[in-house]
Amino acid sequence: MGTMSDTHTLQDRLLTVAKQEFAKQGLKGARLQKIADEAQVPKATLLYHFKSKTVLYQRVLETILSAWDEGFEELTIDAEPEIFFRRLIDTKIASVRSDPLASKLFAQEIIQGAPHLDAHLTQQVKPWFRRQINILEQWMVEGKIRRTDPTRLIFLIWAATQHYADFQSQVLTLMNRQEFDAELAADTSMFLHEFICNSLGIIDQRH
Amino acid sequence: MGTMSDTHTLQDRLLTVAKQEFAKQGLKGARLQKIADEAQVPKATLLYHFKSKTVLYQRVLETILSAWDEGFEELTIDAEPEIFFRRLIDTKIASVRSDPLASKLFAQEIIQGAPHLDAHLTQQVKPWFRRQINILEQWMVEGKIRRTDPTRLIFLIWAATQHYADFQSQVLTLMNRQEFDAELAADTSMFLHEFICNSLGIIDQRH
DNA sequence: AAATAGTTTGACCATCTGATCAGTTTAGTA
DNA sequence: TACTAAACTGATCAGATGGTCAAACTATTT
Repeated sequence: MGTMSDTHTLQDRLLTVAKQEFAKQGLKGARLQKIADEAQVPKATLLYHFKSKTVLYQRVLETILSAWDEGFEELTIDAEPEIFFRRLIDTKIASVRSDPLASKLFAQEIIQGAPHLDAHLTQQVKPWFRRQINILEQWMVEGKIRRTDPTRLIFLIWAATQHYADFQSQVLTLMNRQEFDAELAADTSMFLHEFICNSLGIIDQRH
Repeated sequence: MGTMSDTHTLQDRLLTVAKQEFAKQGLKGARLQKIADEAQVPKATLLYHFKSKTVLYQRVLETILSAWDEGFEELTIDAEPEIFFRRLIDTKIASVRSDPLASKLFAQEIIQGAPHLDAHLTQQVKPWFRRQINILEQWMVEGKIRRTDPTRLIFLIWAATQHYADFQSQVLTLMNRQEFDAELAADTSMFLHEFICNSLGIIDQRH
């Protein structure tokens, strides 16, 4: 009887395929027929599981956001600056690499003015953001890192990592690479960590 | 007779309005009717001046790209590192602020795999990119800046500035601001310059 | 003024798109 | 087996969408 949530339900597959389409084409640009085709299912079946295109889109968004919340919510805040930045950057780069489509979809939403993200932005992102800034300010007071604008510092880390997802095709072209492999991810992670630690006057304790 | 290219032709107005729509909705998501309405012109008139939606889109793209090429092509490369970074960042921030829609449209294109940018990417962007990297490598050899990956350094600057255009709505929300005004631009420019110079071991000579 | 070339636009069309629905199949239950 | 509820799907539709066209209009030239 009804929906049994095993490991790979049809709904999961539809959401995965839908994410790909929405990430590439945006809400309006995506076509239900193409999503259905890609999932090898009649369009009517797709619309049986999700009442409308908008509902499908919102479900995809929810899936992405809750996964992110899980990953970033409990980023240890009691560590030393050097550890903190490494964890933050590693987490972000890992997320970007494991699911670049999520980043792309998110980017499209923001570019279009975040019409479906208002609640999440103010209720989840903004508080998380404040917490990170508080930590940074604390460290500046304690003299652990150089004084600078903590808001723009978070933006910089966010942007620099996000870039590798959203602009992946361009990045790979300019770097003469084929794919965003583990080595590329590790190097990028290390570069950013080094760059930031250097700028903030943190001694890199990597061994 | 025919198209006289004065200061404000109808085609210019159509391109401007089209840019707004394409930037927000992407190629597939944009609607010709909406562009025509916004320009207060019948749809047929729009299609008289631009044979098809694709042609209109490509014209918009060309306009943006040629403006960028002009602005970045002749970035003085014989200056000292500190001056170079300041000019690069200032130019980029100014471009982002004066025309965030262009950045957004560009971002959408890249996110979708840059299907209409292949030629420009390899013929314009890549050479420009190589030139910047050569300069940076030269400076590293000369000991003028700390050794690091020049490719990722350019990416970082690109991403950090681009972010303020593409994620403008989010940035303003998180900063509790209303608009991206001159002060915000100047502060951002200064932050980035300081951050990069600090990381590269360049002494900030601002007075 | 007549002729020519370029511009504008309402009406129209073929196709696509999201959505509906009725009928069928499948799975679980008594 | 008989019954029920959920899952599935082909057929179909109403509205939107990109694009066409012929007729009307304007400006320029001879």
